[in-house]
Amino acid sequence: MNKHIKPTESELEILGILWEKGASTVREVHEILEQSKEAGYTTTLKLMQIMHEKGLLTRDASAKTHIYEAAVSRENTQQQLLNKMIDTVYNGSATQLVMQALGHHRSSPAELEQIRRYLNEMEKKQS
Amino acid sequence: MNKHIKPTESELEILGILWEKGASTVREVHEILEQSKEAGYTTTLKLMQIMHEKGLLTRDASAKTHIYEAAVSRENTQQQLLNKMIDTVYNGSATQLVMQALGHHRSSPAELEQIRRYLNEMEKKQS
DNA sequence: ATTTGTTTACGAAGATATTCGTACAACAGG
DNA sequence: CCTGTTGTACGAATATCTTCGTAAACAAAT
Repeated sequence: MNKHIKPTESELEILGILWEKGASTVREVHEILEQSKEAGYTTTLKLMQIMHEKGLLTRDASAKTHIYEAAVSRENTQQQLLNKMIDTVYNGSATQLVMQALGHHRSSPAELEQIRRYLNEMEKKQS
Repeated sequence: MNKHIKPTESELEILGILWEKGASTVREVHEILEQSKEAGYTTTLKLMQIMHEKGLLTRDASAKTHIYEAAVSRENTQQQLLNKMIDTVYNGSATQLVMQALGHHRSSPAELEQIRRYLNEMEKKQS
């Protein structure tokens, strides 16, 4: 539906915050953003206004202080970016990506077990 | 070393082609690029010249027709992009990314087996 | 009421990425 | 030699992203 909108780098950072926190004001987002980045308040504001225009965010403007919320789901966005990455950088091989991800990010035994269960399920479905 | 150079979207497409084909002329790259994209020849040329300036490509200019080659490895670039993606889009969870990649890209039983073996190895190493 | 602080709106400057027109050099075929 | 083809170099136009200054609206405090 709305999937062909490609968030920029900065927009992704803001989306990430909103996915975590849920609906928030510009100030709230900005304060979190500030911890990892140097930026003025109006910069964050402008960014979020543009994201609203693009349809990446919804907002409630009924009060003076507007409340913004992500209009695209984390899942869809993840999937979209993942697909493109597998395509252009991993030459279409999801398996390659999976193994590289496992290789460089220490996963806990519980997580490994979770993945293993997932693999079993997938195999069952395929047969 | 040279990892902090972030290829743009278009640059990644060209890198992808060079990783696959190995050293190539602008025309060769352009012809492949054309199949999936609308672009003039000089556009591709300019892009590759800029990539050369940035250090993303090396080139052999001894003959009239220059030969370009990727100067950054596929592995490093993959890793770099993967890390950023896990960080900003998957909130730090490689496991999440792995499961989503497995879920949406039909993998062959052989590939699943390959991943399972990989998991076993990882578990051994951790203990 | 005036001041002060918070917020949105607007617009423009700066940075970066993308696209392509034009010029010029090398070369091959007639 | 002339001409058409293929290639590089250069520069500029366009688009997109990022940043922020300034103004106006509004509310709370003095």
